[in-house]
Amino acid sequence: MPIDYKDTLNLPQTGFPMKANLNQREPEILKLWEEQNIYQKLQEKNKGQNSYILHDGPPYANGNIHIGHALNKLLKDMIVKFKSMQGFYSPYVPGWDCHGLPIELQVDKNLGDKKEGVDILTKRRLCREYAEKFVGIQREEFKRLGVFGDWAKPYLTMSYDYEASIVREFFSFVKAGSVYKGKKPVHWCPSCVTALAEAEVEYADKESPSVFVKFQINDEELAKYLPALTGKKTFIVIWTTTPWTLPANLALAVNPDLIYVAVEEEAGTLIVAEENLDSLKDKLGIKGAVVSKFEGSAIEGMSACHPFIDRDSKVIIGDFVTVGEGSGIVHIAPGHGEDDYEAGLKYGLDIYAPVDDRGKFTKAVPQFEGQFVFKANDNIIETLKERGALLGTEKIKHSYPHCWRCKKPVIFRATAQWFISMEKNGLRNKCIDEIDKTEWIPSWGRDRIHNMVAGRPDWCISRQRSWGVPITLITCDDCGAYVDDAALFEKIIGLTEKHGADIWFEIDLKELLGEDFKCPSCGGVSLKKEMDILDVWFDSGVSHAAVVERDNRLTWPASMYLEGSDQHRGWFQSSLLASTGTRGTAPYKTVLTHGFTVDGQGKKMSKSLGNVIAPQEIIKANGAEIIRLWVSAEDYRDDIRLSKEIISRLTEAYRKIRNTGRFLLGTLHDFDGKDYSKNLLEIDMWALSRLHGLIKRVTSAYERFDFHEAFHSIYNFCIVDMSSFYLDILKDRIYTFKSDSIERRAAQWTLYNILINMTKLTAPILSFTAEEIWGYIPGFAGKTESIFLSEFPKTLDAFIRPDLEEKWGKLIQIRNDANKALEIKRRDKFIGNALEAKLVFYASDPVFSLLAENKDFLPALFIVSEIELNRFSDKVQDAYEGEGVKDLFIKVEKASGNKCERCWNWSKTVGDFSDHPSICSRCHTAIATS
RNA sequence: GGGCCUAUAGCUCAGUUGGUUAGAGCGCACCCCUGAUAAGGGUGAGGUGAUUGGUUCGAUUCCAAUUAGGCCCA
Repeated sequence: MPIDYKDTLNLPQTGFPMKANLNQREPEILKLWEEQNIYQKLQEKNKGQNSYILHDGPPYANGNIHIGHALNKLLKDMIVKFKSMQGFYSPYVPGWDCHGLPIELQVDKNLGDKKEGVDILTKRRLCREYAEKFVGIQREEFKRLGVFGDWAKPYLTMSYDYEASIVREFFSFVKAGSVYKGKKPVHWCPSCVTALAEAEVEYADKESPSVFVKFQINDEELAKYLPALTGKKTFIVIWTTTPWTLPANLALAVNPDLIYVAVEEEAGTLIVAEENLDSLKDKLGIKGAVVSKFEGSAIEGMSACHPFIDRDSKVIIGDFVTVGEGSGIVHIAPGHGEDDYEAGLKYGLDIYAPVDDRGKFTKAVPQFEGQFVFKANDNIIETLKERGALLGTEKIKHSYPHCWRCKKPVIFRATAQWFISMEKNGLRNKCIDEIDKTEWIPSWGRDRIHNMVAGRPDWCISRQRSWGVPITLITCDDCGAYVDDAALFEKIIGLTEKHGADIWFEIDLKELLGEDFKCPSCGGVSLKKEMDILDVWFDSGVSHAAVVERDNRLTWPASMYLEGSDQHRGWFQSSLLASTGTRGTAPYKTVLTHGFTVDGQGKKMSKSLGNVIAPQEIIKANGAEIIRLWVSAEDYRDDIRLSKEIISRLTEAYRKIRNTGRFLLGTLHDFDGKDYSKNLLEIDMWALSRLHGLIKRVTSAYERFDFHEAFHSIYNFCIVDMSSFYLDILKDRIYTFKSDSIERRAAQWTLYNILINMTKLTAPILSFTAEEIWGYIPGFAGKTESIFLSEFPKTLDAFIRPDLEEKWGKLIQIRNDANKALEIKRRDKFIGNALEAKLVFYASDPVFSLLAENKDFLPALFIVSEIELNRFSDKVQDAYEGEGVKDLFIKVEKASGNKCERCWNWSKTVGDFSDHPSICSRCHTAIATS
């Protein structure tokens, strides 16, 4: 019976499966991590070392996680894992943002009609339960991604101690004198008698009266600002679709860069924007001649007379003024509009809104007192007509905000709100200083937040809602002052710590203040608890205090905050204000931002476009590992794309990396684990040089948080250096040499080093697979139970050999040309497998000597059976001319001798051995002595 | 409309302190192998460097505008 020489080879053997089956395997690895407490052990191991605190920005506890959540958490996870493997103490305490409107709305929706009968404490309980439920759901989803963290002890903004921290931080602002009560217009539903958030407003078509109104300018003002018009009866023309806001008019806004004209009419001279003149001629029947032209900026500061109230309206500058439908001049009522409000603040105007909770005019406007604003429209128009101030009126249909609940039109109305001042205690400037002391990645983040902080108004912290931490102030009905008493504040903080913020709604005022309490400011006896709740941005903004500072797992300030770029307005900013306002410095040293997930075309993901890809979908079809790979592969500074094609590319990349690992494992099944570093061939040293170059590059990439560079480097190393070169060449040595030959052991030692280091390098990214491979790597002294408890690879400079890399770089170039020559002959059907070939080189120096010096290794390098080396001058006609290497011709001939049945090389020695007539001398030695 | 940002092969990314034919890997096509085998190897075809101007001897690289897209505002 003929010998099957295959049995005498050392082929790869491993139980490590080629097919990952990630959706099934990942949960097993998660279980392993959990059961063996790997995260806790990692913390124990690094305790006392330098720390790196990545403070988690709390996602909102509502709904399942989407791909943006996954992106964010995985970036954090890669940093935490990398830092931890490097030996930093880097605990990760995840958190959730639990208060706020969206949850309250959802609870309202669930309650349906029963909502009206529910008291605030019941509603708050339902909100708490709702948030708890989604914290649970999201926690499992985050864990499923392989994110390491203290999942059993996260922070929740609704926990009692956190709520107490919110109150404490709030009082800290109060004590500094930064909190004041002011007015600000909000959406107000006069029918439901409540403020509405933007999310509670629905836009629908509504018919409104539109009016053109004249504001007269007296001669004195004309002489000052528009002398050309002195002596003429002159009016500024405005247009509005809310005549009822005219009683609150305090100013008239012009665009400084627009051209305005004065048109002389019989009834007087009218000022309008030049661009609007033509349309106004039609609408208002204007026919007069233009008698003057000027830029808007020319009349800033001029006064005009209110048409039916004895009051002046100042002309102010507003960049928001556009040509549009009206006259190019906008009537400003700071208490009834957003732009109006901002302009009012800028010019120091009263935020005036003489309208009550039910939408009726107050006694401040005696003419219309008690009239509902929408009904008052007609009377106001009538009044305008009587005063001769009405230029024209018509009905128009436009999109107008309506209450989502009662579906009735809402109004914009200034109400009392609490603010934190940006100027008091120099908060704005301090924040700007702190921004410059913080490292922003990418660097443009600094400009972005800088501009926002420089231009933002005071922080409006009150919300007319139920679910959140109340503004725990007690105010006097008579003088409006709040009770400023440190002992009282401490008492409230203590109560909150014990009972949660609910206590504010339960406790009796007398219990807080004692009997017979009088207002310290005015002696008044009528006091009340504030019932507004704090903006949720205040909640999360104080996490630096509630968590980073107070949680003994962490240390203040945080090393890093890492969130999407929308958080320059959100959490980065609220945290900066909350920390700088109370501690004087920013709560973070570095802020890293990432872009948003968009589809394959760069469009945002939305349900209506149908281009949403959910992480749960990818996990099911491909595994969480593919999401991890995606996060690492893309450059997160810009928006990052996700599409079916991208997933499929990444799945292929994953398979390549996995298979490379599998092959390496296979070659090591019989490795004895001894040190063969003294027995390496030059190509092994080259491979190790490449490995340590890789370690250097990848480490530096991780340190700069350039994960895509780490991924691409590792991936290319797998393909270019390993799979298609080193491993391909090594097969002959691994398979056919005597199993314990020194050359084979040297190769195994090299592969062992490569495998261990490469696996560690990928661990922060491909955590599941790295752990899986780790489990299959033959044991060695100091092998830890989890890869994450092992040390991150260090670059050993002794292994980096630029001289070898240069030399082998040249050999690789020659190899590329040899491959081209072989390919031509393969197409001609002259050869199939390259081992059938003999390469005849014609070269001049330095290529000739390079080849000559390494002649024995060349068949292995080119994976052919035979080599012949000739001087360039002897080159023959039918040789292939090298493209990459100068003065090199390569001729492909049939290898001499016969094919060895064992190693498949062709050799003249096949047939020399009577006991094994079908194998070559090399193989004969290998099996004879084994 | 304002602030910040992006635009290099089908995909993911390099690169050029402005200088000859713009790179890599994947994918694709074709070929080889069947001892990494739902693997492995080889060769090849793919780019008006978003568009239009400007600066310059010379621009993918600098500037401006435009277009498309993203985040945050209005």
